[in-house]
Amino acid sequence: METRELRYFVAVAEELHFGRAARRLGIAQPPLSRAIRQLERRLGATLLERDSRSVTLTPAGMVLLREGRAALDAVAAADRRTRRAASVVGGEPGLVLATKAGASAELLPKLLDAYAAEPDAVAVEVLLCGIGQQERVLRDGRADVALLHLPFDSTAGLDTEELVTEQQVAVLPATHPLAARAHLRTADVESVPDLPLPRWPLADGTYPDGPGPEVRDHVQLLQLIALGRAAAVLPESCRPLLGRDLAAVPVPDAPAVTTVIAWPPHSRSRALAGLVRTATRL
Amino acid sequence: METRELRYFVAVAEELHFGRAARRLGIAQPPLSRAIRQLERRLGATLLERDSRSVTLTPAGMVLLREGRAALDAVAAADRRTRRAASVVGGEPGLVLATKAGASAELLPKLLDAYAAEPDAVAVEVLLCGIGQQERVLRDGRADVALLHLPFDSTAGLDTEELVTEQQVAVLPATHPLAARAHLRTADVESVPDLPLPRWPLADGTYPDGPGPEVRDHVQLLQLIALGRAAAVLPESCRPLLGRDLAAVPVPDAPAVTTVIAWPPHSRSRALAGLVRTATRL
DNA sequence: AGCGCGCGATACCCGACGGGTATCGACCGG
DNA sequence: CCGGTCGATACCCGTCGGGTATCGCGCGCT
Repeated sequence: METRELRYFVAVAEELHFGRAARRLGIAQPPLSRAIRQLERRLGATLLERDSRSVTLTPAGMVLLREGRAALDAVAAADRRTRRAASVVGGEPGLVLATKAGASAELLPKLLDAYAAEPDAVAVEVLLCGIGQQERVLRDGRADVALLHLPFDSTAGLDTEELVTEQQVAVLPATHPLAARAHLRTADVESVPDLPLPRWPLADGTYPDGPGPEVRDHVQLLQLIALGRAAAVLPESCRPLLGRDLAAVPVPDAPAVTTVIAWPPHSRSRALAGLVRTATRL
Repeated sequence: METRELRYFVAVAEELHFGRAARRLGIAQPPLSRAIRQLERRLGATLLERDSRSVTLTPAGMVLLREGRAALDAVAAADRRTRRAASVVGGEPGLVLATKAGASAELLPKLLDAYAAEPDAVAVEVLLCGIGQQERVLRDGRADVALLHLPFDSTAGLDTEELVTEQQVAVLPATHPLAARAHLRTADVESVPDLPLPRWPLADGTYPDGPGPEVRDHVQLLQLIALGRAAAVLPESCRPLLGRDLAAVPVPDAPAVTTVIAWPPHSRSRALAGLVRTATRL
């Protein structure tokens, strides 16, 4: 199975429309139809049910969509990591660390400073990515290592080390009645009708239904709270980021948040090992 | 990057010889040379240093060898899992469970029986594979789930649930002097010159140097011990497998062995979830 | 030193296959 | 009944993957 065939199939499976998929791929529709048919013949499996009015995935097609995406990510990772390794003239290739914009505001600078002070440190580039995107950028080679936050992020398929665990606080406009309380329960924060909890994007980039505003990162979120349009429950370490117009109230019954450092399991480079060692010693 | 190019590169990188690699791939040598050159041009990276007498990997080449193998495994997994999904006419596609030959002799039948009794159970095929091969068969799609034994097997890149932890015992010929002892220390077993510890294959299939005999699975091993040619330290659950000619002596200071059930992180099928749930309830 | 040989690179040819355009056939909606 | 949409089919062309023949280079043997 060639990656071209996989790319074609994934495009059709996502669009469920040969014409649109062909346009997305930059080719004409007939060769695409032929390529999919040929893939089906070679696999001995019907992947798509064509109803001349609609295209649907068979069970085998669903399997290939899931597995094919993972395989294409792995190929993309091989490509990117090889290019990066080659673009370095001498010494170690440097690392790309992925983290959510606005998260780990305390930990990240400490980690970068401590690592830079190590004798065999290499350059570390920081890649800020949207919520839930870190696993993806690790898998497709855009990053080598990431800071994740349990229990929100999935660490499936990654090697990890736990770094810190912290309680969560409710972040509210300073003027809100609840902001004066010593502590809150999750239920309190969820049931404030004038301050809905925001909606984070899911793994596929879409938003769940609900009343709250859609946010992409923590900076957006804090702005919305300051405007009195939302509330949120965040790890304690966000306190330094809050302006005077925002209040933080402990929420003891919210799940504790653990920050972990994670990396793809098969990429055990010298530089990565050093960064992980530094992180666990903080 | 096409999988054909990756296959070609991995072959050359493993053989470090264009002629042999070409023979292995079933093509002539000139097209192989050309394909590698083209891959290097497209990546903008030198992957191999040709010295007209020897071929060596550059740092970028080592990266591509590692990442390329992972990518090829992912593609192979997509192929195999799709074929299997398609070869089933109706209902769930069934599961393939990988385990070491001769290991988990107690747990495995209990697990299979308990799972078969579940209301929504599907067929489970057992794939016996050599030591250290389970991670590989999971990654390249030959199996869906595996029983691994910590701390020997690596669970890197897999989702796992712990099942049981057990102490280890020394397995000796019943007539051996040490067999009469109530317990032994690791050092005792290691220092018996007439009963060397066997050598297990490493991840790449080769054996480490040393005095002991080479073994591929537990059945071979038990035969060698019965012949008085080796000793071994194994988990307690091997006791039922031992004939009367073999003795088991506890070794309290040997590391405890934990059996875990493991699966590739992105393959969360209904059937797999049921099997894992059954396993954790045992 | 000279020769042979092993090995990768180059040159050249052929057939297969990927991609394009034109068109068909089925199906749905007005 | 007709027009429009969408996937399949037919057919053509250019590229590219693979084969054979051969070269160039450097090591090692005598």
